[in-house]
Amino acid sequence: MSGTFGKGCHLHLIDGSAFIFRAFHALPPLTRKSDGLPVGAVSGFCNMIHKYVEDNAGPDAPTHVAVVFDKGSHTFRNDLYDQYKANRDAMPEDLRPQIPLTREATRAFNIACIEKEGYEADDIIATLTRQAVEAGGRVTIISSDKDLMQLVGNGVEMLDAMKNRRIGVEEVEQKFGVGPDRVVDVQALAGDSVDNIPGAPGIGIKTAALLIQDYGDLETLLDRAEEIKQPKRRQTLIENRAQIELSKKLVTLDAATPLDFTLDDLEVKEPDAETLLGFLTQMEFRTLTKRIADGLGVEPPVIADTNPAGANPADEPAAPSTLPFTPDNYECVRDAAALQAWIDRANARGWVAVDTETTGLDEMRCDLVGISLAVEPGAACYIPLGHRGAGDDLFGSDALAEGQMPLNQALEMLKPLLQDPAVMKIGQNMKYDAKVLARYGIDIAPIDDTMLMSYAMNAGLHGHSMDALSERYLSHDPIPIKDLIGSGKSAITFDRVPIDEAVKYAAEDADITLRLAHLFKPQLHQRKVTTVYETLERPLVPVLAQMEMTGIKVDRDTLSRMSNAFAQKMAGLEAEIHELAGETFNVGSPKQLGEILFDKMSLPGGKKGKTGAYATGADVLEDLAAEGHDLPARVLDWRQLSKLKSTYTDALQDHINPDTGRVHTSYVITGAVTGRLASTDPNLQNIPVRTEEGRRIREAFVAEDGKVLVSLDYSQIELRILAHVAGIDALKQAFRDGQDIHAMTASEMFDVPMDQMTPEIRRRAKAINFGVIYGISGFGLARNLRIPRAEAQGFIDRYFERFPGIKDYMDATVAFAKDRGYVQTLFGRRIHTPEIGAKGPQAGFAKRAAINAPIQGTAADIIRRAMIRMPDAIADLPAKMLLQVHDELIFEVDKGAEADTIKAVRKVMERAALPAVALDVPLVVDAGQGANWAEAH
DNA sequence: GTACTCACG
DNA sequence: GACGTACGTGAGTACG
Repeated sequence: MSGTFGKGCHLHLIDGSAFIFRAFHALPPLTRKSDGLPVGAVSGFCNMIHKYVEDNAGPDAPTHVAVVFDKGSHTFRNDLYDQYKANRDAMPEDLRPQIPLTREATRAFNIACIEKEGYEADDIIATLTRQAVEAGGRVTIISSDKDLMQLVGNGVEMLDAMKNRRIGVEEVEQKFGVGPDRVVDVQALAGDSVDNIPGAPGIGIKTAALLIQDYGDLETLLDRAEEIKQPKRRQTLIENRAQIELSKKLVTLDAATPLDFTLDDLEVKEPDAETLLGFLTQMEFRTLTKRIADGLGVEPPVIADTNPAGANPADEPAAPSTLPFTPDNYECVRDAAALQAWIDRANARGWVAVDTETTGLDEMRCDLVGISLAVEPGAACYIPLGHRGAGDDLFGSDALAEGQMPLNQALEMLKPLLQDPAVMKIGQNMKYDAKVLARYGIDIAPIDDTMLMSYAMNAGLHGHSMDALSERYLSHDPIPIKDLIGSGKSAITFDRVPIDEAVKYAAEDADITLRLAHLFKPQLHQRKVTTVYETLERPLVPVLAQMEMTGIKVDRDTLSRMSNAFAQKMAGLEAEIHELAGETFNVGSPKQLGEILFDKMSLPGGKKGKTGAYATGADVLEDLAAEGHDLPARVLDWRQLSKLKSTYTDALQDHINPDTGRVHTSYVITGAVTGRLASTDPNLQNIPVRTEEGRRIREAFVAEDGKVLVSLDYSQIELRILAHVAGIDALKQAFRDGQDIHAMTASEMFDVPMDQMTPEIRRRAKAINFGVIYGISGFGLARNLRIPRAEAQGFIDRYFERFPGIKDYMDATVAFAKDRGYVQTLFGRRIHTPEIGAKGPQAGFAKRAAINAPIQGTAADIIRRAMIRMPDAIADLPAKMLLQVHDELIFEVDKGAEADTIKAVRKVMERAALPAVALDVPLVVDAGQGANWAEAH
């Protein structure tokens, strides 16, 4: 069979990249026992190659074979179209180090391994296929990628190795409605959301196939587009001609890739037993090594069990280490030699748990006091770096305590480890440590985070603090920080804690974190939240860290002036209120106010809550004010001002960082069960906007000189998601047509033509639309609209009658929650609903929460995806992402770059669901800009 | 520490 | 039939 490739020869081409991704996503994360190197994808890849070899040993065996891989992210298609494959998620951290190993595996099997920088595997496959056909041979392409189907026919067929299905001309015609030679025409029209091929808007494969069947080919179709009968279709083709032609160039494979070998070099060769078994042994694939050794008729090599029991997360899932915690065994690292030993251990392992100790909770202001490391359960150390003297003199000593390495020396030694792409850094709430370390010039990566793993698996079931996780999963109560620093006013900072006490506490934290990671990591896959963790949680950490460190400029003088104005107004109102009451009292005390209103003045409607106090909420006071009572009306005004002053104009000033002049909020990734972020210290997600007076607070949020603030927000994202998940055609169509959705709902419900819509009717429909998202109830709607309950219930009945799909969706969601104990978003995020089976009033709460969670959560997932892609999207622009407010992102941009920034950001936001989810409704993003947040919003 | 109130999406 | 409800948050103040 040796010699020239020609007639009678049969070439097999394996789409290697597809094999890898399949192996990675289909298999649990396996790590090499001796050092923890992730090898799950390599293992799966080897199994697939082995199975392929065995399956193809028969009479129709290939004479020539090659595995072809993609290489490099930039190809000629990116030059044609900068958005090509722009929706692709970044390669998962655990997969990256496995890529070179798959090449090695291919060569170990003695199969030609082909890749070429800047070329996609598909183009190389096309080129080799052309050469083989021209030489008179046959070709089988082992892949199920539809982009390769254009090559089928003429002695070329495809094989879907997973389904063991052959794909010939007939199968291609089934899929595309045209023969292989016209596949590119159909693809050019239909586009592709996965590769981000634009195509013709509104035309899918079905329509595209019809058009090509009618007109023969794409060029003829475009030239004769005027003849198309359907007006919308005709217009689309005429208007998007350039885009369609571009799409065709993108989907057409290049069969002229320059290659520095010939088909003859691809001849099938027997594997060399020593090489292949050597590789498999090195990877520590026990089962496969034995199987292949048996097949080759040689003795299987022995793979030593080099790992202590319990330290491998992959082989022994869900079994927490039973090793007891022994704080006395933790090491205090005091010199370079000791530190180097720990760095070596971390490098050898491939992972290390890291925890930083600091003087405070504000990552932007606190100082680093020490770092702890753990490399296996029970094996942890603490490196004290900034502990001060014992402080036994009255003023506390500021001198560094004895027996500590110089901070700079320790950080210089640790930096390569903490930045090494081959060593996984494990932490609990890594965003905190990443921010602290960033201020010392260390960009920690890659990271795993036990808090985020717990959140991905158990949102809604319990909290995710280290204390809670340790107690629940390790049956161990960590040393409380209070024992070291005290609490309240007398609390000391960590740098004042004696080093030997700090060692026990800090090293234990790293130990716990490592044990939790070993427990959680394999569970992610079992619980089917690996993708959630890897695409929605972990990549958010560096993005949020950067946003928080950037902060937003807040003008102290503006706040201060407003504060004074509010104080004056409040004083005036307070005097009036006391006058009306006939006595002085604390207006800010609901208890005293209730007594004044309902006991002394005997106003109607005094209702006491469970604590025996009168309710004096805004709704109660508004009702009284509406009846003409002045005092409650004044109290409402006073309360608004009081809120604005204390929470915003005063408190915000205290949060201005003296070094940066900016406010640096902190986002809690696990702050809301639905996937939303929470903002704290200060909360910048509840800055007033609904009243004119409150909105002026936003004027204090300003851009630096020469810059502007730009704000982009999703329009009606939750209603759009509802329309999609509940499958309501009328709503979907309304969104596609860009209609006023509340007016449209009103028109449907109250039988009012759109051109006769009144604001009042629209307002009611709007309230109903919001109610639906929240899990509507007659009582809630009645209270919101201030109408009788029966009337509100009538609206709801009418709504469900008109949109029966909504009711079905709600019932199905509640049933799902009851059955499974959780609900999920379109992206697979799970929100647990432990109360769903409860009896009594909680049942109602739980049901509504279950209905709301997938909608709110999907919206949260979408903006997370946009944020994760944002740094790359705006990398070349003078723009920084500053804030997120659930459906809004705020940027600071150099003057002159506003338009470009809005364009780039809007594109990312509008496409954020792709390619994972193709929504039936468009996502629409509104944009604004200005010198301050009030103008930009 | 808990309850109440109110700011946001 | 009664119960008590819009979903998700953070923070300031009063009060025990």
